[in-house]
Amino acid sequence: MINPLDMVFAALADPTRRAILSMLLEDDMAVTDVAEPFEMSLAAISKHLSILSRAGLISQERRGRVKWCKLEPDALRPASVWMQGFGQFEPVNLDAFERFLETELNTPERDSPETGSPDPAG
Amino acid sequence: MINPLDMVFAALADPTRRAILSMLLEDDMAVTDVAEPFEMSLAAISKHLSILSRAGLISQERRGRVKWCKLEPDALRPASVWMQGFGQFEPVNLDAFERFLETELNTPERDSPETGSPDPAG
DNA sequence: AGCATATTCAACCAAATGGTTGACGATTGC
DNA sequence: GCAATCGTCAACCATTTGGTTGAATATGCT
Repeated sequence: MINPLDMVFAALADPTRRAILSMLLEDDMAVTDVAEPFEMSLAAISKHLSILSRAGLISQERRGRVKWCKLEPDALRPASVWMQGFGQFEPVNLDAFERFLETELNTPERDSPETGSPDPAG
Repeated sequence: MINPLDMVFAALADPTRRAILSMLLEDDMAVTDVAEPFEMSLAAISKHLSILSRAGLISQERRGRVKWCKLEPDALRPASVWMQGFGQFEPVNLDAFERFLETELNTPERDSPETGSPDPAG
């Protein structure tokens, strides 16, 4: 899997990984804390995290014995752009416009993380 | 794979399938014609098409012995919306705004399919 | 030093993926 | 009727994926 678009979409195809990304939307987290809500081994989560990392969707910084995971939303952009190439076929897309305005109007405040977070596990 | 988001992202993770979607952006096509530019068997393409179909990204209508494949861009929307939930972390996203306006201003004409088609094979 | 915590590694496993080939069922045209 | 065309099915194969377990490697605490 050389193609970055391949890796991003493949990373997003797993509900566990999407849930992890949603969790990281709220704050940076240590690997153990990421793993806590899931009913699977820490090693499994570690693998998921390295897949997300190789896709560029998260970065990991080791501080002491703790490895912090940080969301890298910019990595989503090429995929998002690719998908938007198909938007021209949608009727008018007022929804998208509303969403867009909402996002743009909310960002200046920088203080309300509860707006627009995707559901964990999609 | 029950989750529709899983299926859409998994479908998009393969470059052959993304290329097929891009081809269908220009026009509806028969299965054989979809397969023509690829260096793989017709059966392989047939499998790819059924994956795209199960994900809802295309629809297939049999007319005579020919099966026509049609792009269903609306199926991309949930995935697109999910991804846009992460956009709030991007600086301001003027790019997205420009793209959005361009798309909205171009749609009324309905006659210029050369605007904004993603590259085949991404 | 010695033990607990945090994370990865290695080996293994079952199931899914992406491809092949050859046979098969429809449909069309001569 | 018969041959060609369109497309799928079935069986097979190699590789990847997503999970497990147990051992190994750092690092931190007392």
